[in-house]
Amino acid sequence: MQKPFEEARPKPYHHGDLRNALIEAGIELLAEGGAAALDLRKVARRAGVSHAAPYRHFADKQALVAAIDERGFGLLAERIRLGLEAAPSDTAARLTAIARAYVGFAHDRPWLMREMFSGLTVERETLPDLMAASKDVYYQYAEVIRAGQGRGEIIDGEPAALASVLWSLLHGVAMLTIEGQMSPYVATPEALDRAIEYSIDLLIHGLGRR
Amino acid sequence: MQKPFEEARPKPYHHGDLRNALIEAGIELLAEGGAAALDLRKVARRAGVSHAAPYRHFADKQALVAAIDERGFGLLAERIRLGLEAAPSDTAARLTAIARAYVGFAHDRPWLMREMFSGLTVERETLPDLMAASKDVYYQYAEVIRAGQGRGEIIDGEPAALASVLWSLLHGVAMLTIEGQMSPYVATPEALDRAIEYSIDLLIHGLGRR
DNA sequence: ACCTGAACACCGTTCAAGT
DNA sequence: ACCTGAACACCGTTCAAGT
Repeated sequence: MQKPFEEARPKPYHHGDLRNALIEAGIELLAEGGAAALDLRKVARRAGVSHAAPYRHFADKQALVAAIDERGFGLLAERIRLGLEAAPSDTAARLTAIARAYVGFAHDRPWLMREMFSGLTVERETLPDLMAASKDVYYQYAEVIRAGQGRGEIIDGEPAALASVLWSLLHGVAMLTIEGQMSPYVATPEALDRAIEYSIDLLIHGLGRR
Repeated sequence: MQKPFEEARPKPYHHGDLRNALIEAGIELLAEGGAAALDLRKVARRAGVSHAAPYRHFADKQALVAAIDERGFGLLAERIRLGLEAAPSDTAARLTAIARAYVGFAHDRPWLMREMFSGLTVERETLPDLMAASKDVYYQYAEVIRAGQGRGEIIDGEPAALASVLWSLLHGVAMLTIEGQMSPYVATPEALDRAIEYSIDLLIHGLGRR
């Protein structure tokens, strides 16, 4: 008992990046069982440490959740970026690409999406990293709007204001469809995609008869 | 100790409508402290019963939450109904009235709003009352769209599909503004109201230049 | 029929102690 | 510096028992 056998690499308490491992375990648990399954003791167990270890890296559960949300915004921004890279340069196509990326992300990771937009209001000001991650998403809409104005395809107006309305529509489509509030328009992936295209088309051309 | 004093009206275990009292207590706790404060034992305490009493009226916490959500949809539908009653008959004004009611409700009761749209997906099919309450809200949009088509103010198309897009926009504006994701457009009530009008105007006339 | 009190399992958090 | 194990307060749920 004096010395452990050499074969069982004593591993220095952990693989060196427990913080990251905890975030990933949290995202997994969220995906598997929803917000109720995101408990700190289970996260720790999955990361292979004791239930008290996370407190070395996060002040409390809320801080871990904020880090998970930040990761989520990063993944979302990346997905939108990839979608835009593959899209043609006309504004309608670019807006549709953003919409597909946004709504697709919500459908792939509904619990993460809910968590990202759910009740961090109060603390948000005190979480600069989280704010920055969410702004990165927003800037991409604004940039497409600005470019569209440059091409004469989008009406005049402050790009940031127009982008906010776009974001609102995307967000509404994403959340209402994952909550099942918009059936039967989203019964299949094809129907969902048609609903996305329809929404963007309507946003561009307007509900009003002219 | 044999007999309690007569003065402390023994009250028949409860005022006869514990179910309702629990729902109201839950809504209060939600408003005061968010989802984390909505705990069953506190709800029971506030309603003046033991922590086990709620189980006479609700199978579990989830069932109480569903009842709270249902009440929420009822309040929202009522607010929209009142808004529409007071609005003039042109479609733009009616859509704006709906938007003010919807977003105003979210700002008055942000935690209730979050709860209403958050993760009941799985069980939703098994909660017919909740489904019905949410449909009542939706029907009001569809009806305004239908009437607008009758007046020649709204483009052709399935009213239900058009209403879904309207709902998405409203929902996005409501949720993103209560999460503080759309500052500085919502720093004051006046700014919020301008943002609501702007959004509806954009939905009617479209982002596209013509 | 409706409610209470004790009991159980489980979670967030803390802290003294280990390496 | 980083992690463990015991401990505490608190919550959801159950159940035998009371009226």
